[in-house]
Amino acid sequence: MVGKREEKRAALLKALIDAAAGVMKQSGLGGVRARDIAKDAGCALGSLYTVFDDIDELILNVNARTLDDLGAKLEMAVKKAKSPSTRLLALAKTYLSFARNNPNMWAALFDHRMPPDSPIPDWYLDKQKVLFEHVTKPLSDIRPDINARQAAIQARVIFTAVHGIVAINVQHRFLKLPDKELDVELERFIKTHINGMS
Amino acid sequence: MVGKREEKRAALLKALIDAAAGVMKQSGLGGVRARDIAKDAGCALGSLYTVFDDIDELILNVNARTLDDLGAKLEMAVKKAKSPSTRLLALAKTYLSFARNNPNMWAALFDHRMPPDSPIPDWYLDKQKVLFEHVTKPLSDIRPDINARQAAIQARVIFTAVHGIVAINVQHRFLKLPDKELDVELERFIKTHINGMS
DNA sequence: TGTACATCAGTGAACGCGCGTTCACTGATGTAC
DNA sequence: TGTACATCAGTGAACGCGCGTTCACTGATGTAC
Repeated sequence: MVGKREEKRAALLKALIDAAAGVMKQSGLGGVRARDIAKDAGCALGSLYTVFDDIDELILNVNARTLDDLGAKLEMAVKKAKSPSTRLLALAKTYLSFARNNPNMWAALFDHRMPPDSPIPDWYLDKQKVLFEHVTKPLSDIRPDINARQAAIQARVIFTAVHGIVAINVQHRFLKLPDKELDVELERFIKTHINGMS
Repeated sequence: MVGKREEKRAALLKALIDAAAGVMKQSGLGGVRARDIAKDAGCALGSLYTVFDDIDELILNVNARTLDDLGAKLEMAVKKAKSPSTRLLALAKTYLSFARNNPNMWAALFDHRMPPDSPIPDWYLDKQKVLFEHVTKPLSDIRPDINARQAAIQARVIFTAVHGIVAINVQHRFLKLPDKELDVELERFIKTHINGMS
């Protein structure tokens, strides 16, 4: 009967992350409250603090799961596309649709701040970095003349540009384009940019 | 002696906005607290509520002032630059340097949310719109073949892209490029994009 | 100009609420024999 | 396998704190005569 404690603890951990993810999906990062999550997870309020140091650690775990989900989608998009430039375009479109389909989860990735003096843990930072490699590779293929470092930098710039376009259209009401138009414009944007690189 | 009340009220309004702007500049949007502001403005806590309905209305007034400041900077940049494409570039650079020089004020423009059921007032939305005309005009000049509506849309897309690049580099620690490198990359980005349009 | 009264801006202590976190207690799991 | 004891996860009421907002009171400004 060894490990019953471990087993329960793992179940509780999962239940808490599931519950937090559910609340976040429904009500956004701001709707995540310790009491609600404990209730949804079917445990006492105090139990949350036997698993996590604080609520931010729980949120970080939910966000990590979101990063994984996004990463899986991006990977699929990259695999389907044949040429480097259609790959870049597919990545941008996938990013947009992920943000549209999961607006609250996606927004939480950027809205969440750690409390002062609590740095973001390395395991989380690593997950962020991995995502960029999806963008770096096709860019290197389009521009074989530039070195790996430059490709990484330009990948970041392009990604952050796409992020900006997506963010203002998904999160905010102002400056928002109709959905269909945004699709067209994002595609135009990427194509224009690729065109400008050659 | 008519208007002494009006005069005092105007002075109090200004003192409160000044105080709130000072706190925001120092500590960011999250550091803006009614008590501190009243203290800094040299009035009682309750006075704040004789001028503004709530703290959000005050923050909106601070943000409006920031929009004005940014608008003035953009206008200057446009005037100095000679060709449409250098104008676009100058706008992007000016936007970046404004964000760098006023990170907290600038972040507050995007971080602040109205409470549920309080729509953003029209006078504020108008201020936002005015800023875009700075971008729309040079874009129309570069692409005289597209109509005004298309120019406006593409101006938004380019602006939001630049915003994304700036935002992730100014606000967040992750994905941040060194300052000098960002200058170079932002310029490359704009030039690449302009190049791609023709 | 001066006086009496009315009005309304300004005051700040107190209210209220939300919410993260703690902690003395309990009961389930693990260990020793 | 069974019993006695030890440990530690789980509990949830209570704590603490921050902070926006209110409201009965006061005193300055405006008005009437």
